[in-house]
Amino acid sequence: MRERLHARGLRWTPQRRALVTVLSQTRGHVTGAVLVERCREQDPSTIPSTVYRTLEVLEELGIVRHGHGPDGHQQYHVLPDAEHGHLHCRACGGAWEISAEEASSIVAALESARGFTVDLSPVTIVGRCRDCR
Amino acid sequence: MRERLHARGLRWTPQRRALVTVLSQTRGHVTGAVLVERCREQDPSTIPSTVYRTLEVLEELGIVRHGHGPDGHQQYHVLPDAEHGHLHCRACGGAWEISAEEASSIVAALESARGFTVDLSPVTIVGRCRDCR
DNA sequence: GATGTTGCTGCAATGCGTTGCAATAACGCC
DNA sequence: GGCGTTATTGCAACGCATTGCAGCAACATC
Repeated sequence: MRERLHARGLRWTPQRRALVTVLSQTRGHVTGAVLVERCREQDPSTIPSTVYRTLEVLEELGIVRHGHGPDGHQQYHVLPDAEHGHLHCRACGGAWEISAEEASSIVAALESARGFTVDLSPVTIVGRCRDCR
Repeated sequence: MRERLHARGLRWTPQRRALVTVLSQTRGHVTGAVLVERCREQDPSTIPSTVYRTLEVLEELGIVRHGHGPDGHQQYHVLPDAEHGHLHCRACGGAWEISAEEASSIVAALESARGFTVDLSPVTIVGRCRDCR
């Protein structure tokens, strides 16, 4: 981590170390607020804006990705995860992932029809699951 | 409008009338904040929470739909519009719509594979457009 | 180890949106 | 027109996330 930051002329600070530690203990999806809270557990003097700015940096490095959940809040996930999209049921609130292969049809369609390269990870598709219909 | 509200035991108030008026002059997508501001132009005493609560009601009635833009902010659109999804380019910030037919491949795939009914309107797909690649 | 550069942090303020609660006012009914 | 019911409003407080800016400190260099 330190090297990757230095390679870009960025710095390795205690605050960044703390967030990276928290992220390394994290699986799946987390909201920004949860990450802030977990950092606070480690270091109560943690400032939210620092956390969010660090997350921005880490996203540029490809360490995390973020999108928005159906409530519009930030959702981060830590790599390396398989690239995937998200399904969310309006009715029961359930959530699932769509694999890259599963999404390949629309990804390919947009690619050829419009020359648009899909970035799957922030995608959230809302609807109703089988059980709720 | 008044009748549709009454049919559900809801009430037709000046505040709701104002928002409906604003919506009727609106095409395409609007953020919640913009709607609040437009209502304020009509009636400076407009309160944000009232606007958002009214939008919730109107969404239940099927008058508007909302999703979240790539910045996570509310995006409303007024019906009857053709059902459609959204494309957003990370690089240039450009935005386009995907028609229901264009999305039909993934909609159909999720339907048959998982029994998941896609609600296209809040969907935003992020990526890079042809020109920005 | 001291020094200069400049990327980062802390903080305060701002913006969007939501929620709880008491007071208000639509509406149905007489 | 007056009255009771209860959906809605206004308001204040809160939560999540972002931004501007001055001071701090990580790093490279000597």
